[in-house]
Amino acid sequence: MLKIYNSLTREKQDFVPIIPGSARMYVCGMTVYDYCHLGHARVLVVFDMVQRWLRASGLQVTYVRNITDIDDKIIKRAVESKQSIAELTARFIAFMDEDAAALGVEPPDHEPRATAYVPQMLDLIGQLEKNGLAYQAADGDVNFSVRKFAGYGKLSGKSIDDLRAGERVEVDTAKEDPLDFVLWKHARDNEPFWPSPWGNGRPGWHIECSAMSSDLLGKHFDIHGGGQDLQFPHHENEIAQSEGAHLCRFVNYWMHNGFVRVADEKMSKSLGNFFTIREILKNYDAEVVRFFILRAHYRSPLNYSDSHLDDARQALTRLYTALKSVGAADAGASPVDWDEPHAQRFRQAMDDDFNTPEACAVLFDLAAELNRRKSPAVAGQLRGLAGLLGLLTRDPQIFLQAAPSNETADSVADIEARIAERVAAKKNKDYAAADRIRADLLAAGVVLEDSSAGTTWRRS
RNA sequence: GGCGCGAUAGCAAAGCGGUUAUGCACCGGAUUGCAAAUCCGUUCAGCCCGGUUCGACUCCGGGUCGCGCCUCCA
Repeated sequence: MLKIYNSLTREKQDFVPIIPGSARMYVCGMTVYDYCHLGHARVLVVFDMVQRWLRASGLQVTYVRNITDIDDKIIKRAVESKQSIAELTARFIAFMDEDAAALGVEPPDHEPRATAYVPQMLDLIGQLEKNGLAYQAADGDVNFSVRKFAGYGKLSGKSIDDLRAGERVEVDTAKEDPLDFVLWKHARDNEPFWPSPWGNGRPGWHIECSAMSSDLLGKHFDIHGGGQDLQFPHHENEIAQSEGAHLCRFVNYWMHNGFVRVADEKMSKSLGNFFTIREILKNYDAEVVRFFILRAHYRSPLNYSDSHLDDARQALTRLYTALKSVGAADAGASPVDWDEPHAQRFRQAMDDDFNTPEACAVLFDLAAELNRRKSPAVAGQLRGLAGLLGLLTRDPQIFLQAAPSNETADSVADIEARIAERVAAKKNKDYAAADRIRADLLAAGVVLEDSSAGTTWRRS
């Protein structure tokens, strides 16, 4: 039975879907005003893995990952770069799609954009006003009355009286309470706006997720995910809005993935210590990055550095090498034999709050067995289980010989010509010449492997 | 100040109250013309102090250190 760590209760719980046999999941995606960085990659990959495992478990999954395409930063960036908001967001959505595809992230079932849900947001705000939880302030903003919502803080474990609103940021004096947050911002000069019963304006930060999730998944659904930094205030506010408007429970299981860190500090936009996905993909194969993310547990911090990525690449090379050794070139999906012990261990690991590090360990044990027995059945298990994580989906040869995109690596034809030369030298027992060629290629990042079947090569 | 998380071998990272995690790196052996890959084997752990227990890396208490949230952030 699948167990999920629920941020709301701070414990692992059996996953019991609201509708038996199905799972509805909403994940907070990107705000599209810049390239995605590794932190975003982690969210994409982690919840892709979750979604895959839910499906592999036989559940009918509806996976929604939203796009926030209107907010302060987008407006600011559009002005700075002298382009329209639509142009800006379209560009970065396209970049995000490319990055996600490279990382082996399957497209979600729905990818709603905030700007397409303004009417639903206004409905929600109207409902909140009707329920006495929202009010329009003197400046025209519509705010949520945090103190009127019982249970505010239950997700983040905060008590209203302990929150120090305004300690680090100037308090909006139009609010009745400093902790209140904006549902609808009144229109300002040179900013996009929509008409509403409260005057022209645009949505506050949190309302879009409440609107999109209930529209696509219903008022009450199974799983809501996102980065740990969204737990407060974003998700806390989503709960307040959704439950305050619908007067029923919002989400059963809250999942939060840990941060990516650089030198033991959170990777973030504000600290400026982030690496974009496309920057990293210049030096590393996308599958290496995916593996790097998945070999750590999703709730643990993940330290980023080149040497960690190098390490991940070596490890993934071992897996692909094992596959190559049995000539398992066929990259087609392999059905998993779930009665087999490795598969059982794998399932047990994944069912335990998506323990991908343990699941990866199973993969390595399978690789060792494959190297020993050269059995196609073992290769099938390895390929099949890894495939559930979105790994080992390619022909080993392609992975092992792939050149990093930013390097002017020797062409395959050149390498093979040199190998032919060396084979000839070896035939003449001219080992000095053969070794020289091998050393030259090694210096160029190409490792040769001789076997009774001939010489093969891979990039180091 | 409030709340939360973590501390495992050289590095990364899991499970587990007693029995090999796993990967990278390292060392010895097999294999190889020599390598590489692979196999076999060895070495290397559990922040500190108490407690519970026949037995604790694993449970409990107290420290220390690190990180995060309380502001936009995935």
